Amino acid sequence: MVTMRDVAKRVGVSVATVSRVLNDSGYVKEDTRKTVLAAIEEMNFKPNSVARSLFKKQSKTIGLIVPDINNPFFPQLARAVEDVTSEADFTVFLCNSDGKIEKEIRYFDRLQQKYVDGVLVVSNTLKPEHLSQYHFPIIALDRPLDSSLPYVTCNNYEGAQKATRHLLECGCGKIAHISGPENIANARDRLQGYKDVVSEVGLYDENLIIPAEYQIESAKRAAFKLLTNYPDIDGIFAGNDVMAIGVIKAAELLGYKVPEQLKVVGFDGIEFGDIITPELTTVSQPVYQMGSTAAAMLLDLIEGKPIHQKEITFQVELLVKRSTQT
Amino acid sequence: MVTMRDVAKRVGVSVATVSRVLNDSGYVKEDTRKTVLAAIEEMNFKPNSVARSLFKKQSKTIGLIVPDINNPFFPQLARAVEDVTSEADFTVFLCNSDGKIEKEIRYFDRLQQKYVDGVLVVSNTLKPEHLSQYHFPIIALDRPLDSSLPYVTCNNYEGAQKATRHLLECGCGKIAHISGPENIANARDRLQGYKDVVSEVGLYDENLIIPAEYQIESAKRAAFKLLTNYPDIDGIFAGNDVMAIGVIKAAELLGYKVPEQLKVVGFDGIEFGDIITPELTTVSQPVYQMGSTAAAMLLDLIEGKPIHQKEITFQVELLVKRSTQT
DNA sequence: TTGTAGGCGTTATCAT
DNA sequence: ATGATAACGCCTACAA
Repeated sequence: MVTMRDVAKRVGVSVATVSRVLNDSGYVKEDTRKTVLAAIEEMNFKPNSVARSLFKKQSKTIGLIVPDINNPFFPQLARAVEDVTSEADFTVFLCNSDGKIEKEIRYFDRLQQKYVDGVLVVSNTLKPEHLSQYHFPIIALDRPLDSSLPYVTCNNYEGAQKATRHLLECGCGKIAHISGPENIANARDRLQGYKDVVSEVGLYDENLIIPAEYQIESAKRAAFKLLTNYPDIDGIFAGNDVMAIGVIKAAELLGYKVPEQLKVVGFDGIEFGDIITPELTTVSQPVYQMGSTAAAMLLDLIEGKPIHQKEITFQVELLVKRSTQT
Repeated sequence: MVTMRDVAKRVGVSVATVSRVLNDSGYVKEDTRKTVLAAIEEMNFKPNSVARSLFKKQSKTIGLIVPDINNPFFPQLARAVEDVTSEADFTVFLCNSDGKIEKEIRYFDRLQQKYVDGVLVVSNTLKPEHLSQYHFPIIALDRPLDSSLPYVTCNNYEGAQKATRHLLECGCGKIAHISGPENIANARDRLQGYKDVVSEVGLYDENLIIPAEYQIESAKRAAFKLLTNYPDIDGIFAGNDVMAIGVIKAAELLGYKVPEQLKVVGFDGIEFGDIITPELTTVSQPVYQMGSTAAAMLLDLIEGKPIHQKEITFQVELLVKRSTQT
């Protein structure tokens, strides 16, 4: 591994000079600049970022903590984050927390020890008191953590309203909701959006709400239960797309025709909503944009730039597909 | 940020002693050990891994380079890699190369500058001459790069044979193949597996092979073309699941009943093969296992342990679902 | 314009 | 059993 020392020796200058041309700081005679540059090229010298980090106390590195990169939605987010930060010559540490706070904290500690310049985190449980000890900017992604922490999310409440209203407009008279885990803020917001709309039109019935995990099987079971107990349900708003898929599967097994007898709406806008038959009507989030915005914001924070807005909420969009169109 | 120095001062010992208890190396009197530990706890001291890296020339960090974390398959791989390495107290840099060699090289350079201890890479194009300058172990994942480089992959050739034979056994007499990009080794192997089997039974016809990208739309177009030109095709082996989904979509649009009139087999075993109707028969790879094995292998290499096997090829499994069952 | 030297926080060697 | 001290590779006062 060739170091600045080697380059300096080769050219016959001091390391300080090499450092200067590297960072073009301070005065360097054009001549020596050229020779040094030539030598760097020739020797294929690459500055050692670890040494640099040690000195500068920053590493051109950020952490991205998600519950599980396996779940659709997070890969897109990760890709956006990596695209933006990579452009700025940053590298991304990927961390899977499984939504467990101990893991989240373990990662935060590790990341701090590695001098990350900032962290993007998707979490439900982290509180400011956990975070106060970390001396780098942190932005919450997808799920707001605390009013003191900048965050990027989308309008889950309105999205849920749009979904529910859409079912109403499609003529549904008995609309059920399969809600996500209640410890997840977006699930609560979506639930509330649903409740408010059905209440408005006098269709609220708490028996039509069943909680499930954000997973196919779990939603399938929930839908089974719902449709068995209330066979006249004609619309289901599922808390996310994965669950909506579960609903369609369950409906199929029970002999319901979607959308003729039962209309289904999801939430998220994952790519695979289109592969199910019928294609899934859903409330789509601008996932990539959320990721890239959060990343850009983090970079600003890292560079000490003033931040325009601490809280960013993206609007969502109802994508009407076959699962609600008769 | 509290350092060893602070701890040492607090306890009234030298940094050397603190370092010793930290790494429990060398002799330390039990008493002082306890006091130091207590101080560490109390002051919430965490050793600075950057400084440590600088000295040790290794960072407890690895790089994972994939074409695009967005494509199904890679998140699972990433998760496996992260699980295994995280357990060993390593952190993972996530890099998206888009399969472009310039990006791959840029990442390699960056990673080397950061003293990563090793790299796992999914690439088609990288050659040993690109890699020779890097002084850390490298393992190719999913796609073998070169005989000189350890790799972990699966038996694509046999998998393709299984898929094709299965179609034969289902009674198909005219079996087409939509192949993946020919610069990707696994696509070539799958194609060859298909060719060999249809040739064996005298059904080989080069017109029944159409190349496409590993994407839904691309495969949809290819399937359209195939089915339009040869309406009597009764079986299609798609180069991967995503393409198989495209095929089913196309068939649906053209009014083919799958599996009654047309049977479809995919490759990969991605989770979403089950959400399409009919559920997709596929050749499933042990993705998680491939990732965790490669990661474990890399860790061994990093620790200088002897490696049992430089080349690991996992067996694949035919999962028969509805898309081939009448 | 350039060089010297001290320090970033650890670890490891050598004394004591 | 413990303490100085010199690295690790880079950056930045401060001198020259």
